[in-house]
Amino acid sequence: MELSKNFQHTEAEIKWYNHWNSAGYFTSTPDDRPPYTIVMPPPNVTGVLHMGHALNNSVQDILIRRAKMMGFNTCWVPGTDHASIATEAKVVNMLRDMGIDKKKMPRDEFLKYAWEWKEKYGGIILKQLEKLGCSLDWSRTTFTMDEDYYAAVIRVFVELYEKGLIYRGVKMINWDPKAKTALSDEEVNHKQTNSKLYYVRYKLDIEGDEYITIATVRPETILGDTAVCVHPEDERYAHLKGKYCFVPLINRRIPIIFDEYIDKEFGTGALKVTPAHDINDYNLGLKHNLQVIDTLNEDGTMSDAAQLYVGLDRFVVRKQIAEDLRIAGNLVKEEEYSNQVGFSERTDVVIEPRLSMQWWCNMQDLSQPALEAVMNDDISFHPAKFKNTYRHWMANIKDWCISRQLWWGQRIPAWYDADGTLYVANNEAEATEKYKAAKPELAAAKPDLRQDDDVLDTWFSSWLWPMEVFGWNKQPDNRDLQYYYPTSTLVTAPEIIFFWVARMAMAGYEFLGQKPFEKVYYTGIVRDKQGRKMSKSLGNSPDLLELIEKNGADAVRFSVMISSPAGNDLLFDESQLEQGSFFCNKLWNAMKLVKGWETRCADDVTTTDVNFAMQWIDARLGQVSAEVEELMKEFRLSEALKTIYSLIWNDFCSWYLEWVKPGMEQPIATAVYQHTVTVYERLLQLLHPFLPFITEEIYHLLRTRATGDDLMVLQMPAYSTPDVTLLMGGTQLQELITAIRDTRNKNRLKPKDTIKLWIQTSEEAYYTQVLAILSRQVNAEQTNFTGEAIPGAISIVVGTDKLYIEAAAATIDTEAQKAEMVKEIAYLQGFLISVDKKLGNERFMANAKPDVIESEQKKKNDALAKIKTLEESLANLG
RNA sequence: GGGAGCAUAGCUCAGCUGGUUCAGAGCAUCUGCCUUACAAGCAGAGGGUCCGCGGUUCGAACCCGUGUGCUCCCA
Repeated sequence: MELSKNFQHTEAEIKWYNHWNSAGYFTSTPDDRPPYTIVMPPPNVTGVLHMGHALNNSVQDILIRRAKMMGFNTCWVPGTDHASIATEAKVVNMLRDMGIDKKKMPRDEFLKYAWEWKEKYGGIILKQLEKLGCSLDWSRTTFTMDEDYYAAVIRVFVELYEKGLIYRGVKMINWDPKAKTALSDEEVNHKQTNSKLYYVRYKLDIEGDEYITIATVRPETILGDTAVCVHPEDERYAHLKGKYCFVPLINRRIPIIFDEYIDKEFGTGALKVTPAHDINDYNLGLKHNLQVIDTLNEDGTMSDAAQLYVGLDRFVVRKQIAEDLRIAGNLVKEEEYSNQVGFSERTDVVIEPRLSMQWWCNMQDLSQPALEAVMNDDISFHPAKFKNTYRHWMANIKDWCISRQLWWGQRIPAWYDADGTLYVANNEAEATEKYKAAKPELAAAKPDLRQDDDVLDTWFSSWLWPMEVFGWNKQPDNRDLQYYYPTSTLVTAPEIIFFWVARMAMAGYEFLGQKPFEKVYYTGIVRDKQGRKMSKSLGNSPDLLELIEKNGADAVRFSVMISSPAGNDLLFDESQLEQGSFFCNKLWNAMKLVKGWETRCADDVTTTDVNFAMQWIDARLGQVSAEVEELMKEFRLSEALKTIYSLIWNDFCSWYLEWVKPGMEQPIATAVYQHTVTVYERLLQLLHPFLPFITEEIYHLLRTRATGDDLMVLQMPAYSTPDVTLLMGGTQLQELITAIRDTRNKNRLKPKDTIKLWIQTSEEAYYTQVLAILSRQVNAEQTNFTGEAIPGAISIVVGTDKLYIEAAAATIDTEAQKAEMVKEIAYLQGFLISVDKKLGNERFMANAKPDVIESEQKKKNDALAKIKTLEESLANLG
């Protein structure tokens, strides 16, 4: 077969993905094997694949593929989140582009458009995950607004309402004036913003022309002021007890109140109080029984209650009122000021705190078992540092604002009758029943019930994800749920620890009495080379599909995995992508080399020369596979990949293949060829979870495979404990080769120049084993043992053995050799002193562990022997 | 204001339980090689005040304190 010069990733990716899929490797049904389950964090239907997804899903795919090889029945569930606010915004925009105004449209019609939009664009992101190689069980694909899922969300609402955990109430909420909806605290991002601090004086209602000056960054809220507050111990204002002042421009008479909440140092020490538009002011208002004047409309313009600027946008008014205050003589000064301002996570507009009637979920009781589970590691966090973050939030948890003034989402299952009485039920029929039961006198008449217009927060549906993807609502004891739940590992970003992780834990315990997952792996944030978070708005996120097309999915997976330990940010750099491509190339070339031997196999060639190499690589394979197992257990994926990378590139390609490589046009022993192919297969298997495509491709090129013999489902063998002597022998051989090559380089020998090698050692048996390999690797035409120094030869010391190199082409610099030996002896003597110091220290001998003492003793002996050898060699040089 | 974390080679970072198999990897740099798998490669080499200071310890990159600089999360 003709092999291409390089790995053709595009074709291979399509071929193998389809093959795995049609072979049924992605789908899972319960059986006798232990399950290994991951539910994918459902991306927003509005999303497109970006680097964050690449990292997150690569991690999940690696865990799934490895678990499959380890004998687990793996199930990885895909799906999407309806993302109420984000999707609604997209649909509104789409309609606007079509010249349609959402406001002029009935709810049903809007939802029809929204579903159309979802059908058209909602699956794109999942399709894109195929390109990355994700081994997802597509038959289980779930959407958070699927009929069953929708019903589950409604059921949960009703249950919590009946338990008294969900209630309706007027509170200060975060208002998004663009999306015109309430947001939860978690949906608000605080950003440092440059503002202006305005100092405004309010005329006092006393004799004379006296004022009190306040400082504010939001002068437009002055129109809603209902008090001015100062600290009770502030002497500057002590004389104002019981006095009043006037709000500028509108001359509302408001009291001056005293409260310890005030920071005397800030501004002038006097605070204007606007209970309708600031959470702290609101609390002050409650305490001091202040009037609440809401001066804003839902779109962020001034309301009638403001009296002035009615209908103008809040930011326009901010400028205008400053000017008007100046003209009126109330503006004392302005200064530059930097403060934290809340922005909507979805629309990125400035949030207005606003009093509003919303639905709330009491989190106090729900949070308890979820908090305990994480603190006692029943649910373990990786890395564990996020336990603190989690505890901090859970211990201070507030009620969750779950209603949104949107249409796209699960509509709140609450109905109001003509009197405004509330009926919470799973559907209208049930609500009607409740209504009739409550008001039997009206039962005969046609009930006039109106459903609440609001929908639920998206996260109020996604917190059910791990249970509802397995059909909890329809049949809580169904086989899938019994088998796959609790899921094994959740892989997600620390950003959504509160939004999602914590709430899933709460839902799991509340509705199933069980945790939703055993372990949580937090990925880092993907940043660009300058350390900035990759984001659409910055435009610094590379197009993932383009990267895959250009470099191959394997190279992309390699690049995101090689430098991202759990919880650490990933600085994405093109050079890692290169490293990934180069690695694929290396794998491909190694395959070409090995395949090239296939036709040169002969049964009558001795394996004696290379037995050592074969035994050694077996030992290394066993050793590394145990290391990888440990690393994977601890979720140290990047370490595991590095370890495998190094095993393949260094041990296998640079050492092993060179050691067993037959001479030009020479035959190779069939046994050696077979062994090499087998070792290569095992290496591919270790690597497969990380780089699935190229490994599967090479696996199939190495041998002709029966149907079903695919790397993806090849079960991991049990490796025996590696032979330590062999491993050390291999290291020693590498040291010998490197030392001789170094000497060759230093003596300006060309690769083609041959040498004669003499070895002076007490371990001839070892050398005999590796002699053939050693000779070939250093291009020695002749290798012999010797009992004494070879005059005129280059002399080097490796370990405690002396090597003599004779080369016609060499220009021997005895002085340089001597200088090097002197340097080495000096170093060893220094080292010896430090070891001796330890061994001579009574407290060390008394306190250190026996094996530490033993190893120090050995170091001492080794150093002594080496010094002796070096000194002898030095003497021989004269 | 509260919390979490980081500082190690020119760059990006590993280094888990304190001990010379511990000061390491990749990239970058230098030297030599078109060697019949791979120049996207091979063979070598150089490069460090493990942020400063103090402490604990027989022993500290690692533990404790402190200073400096930076990042993130929450309010």
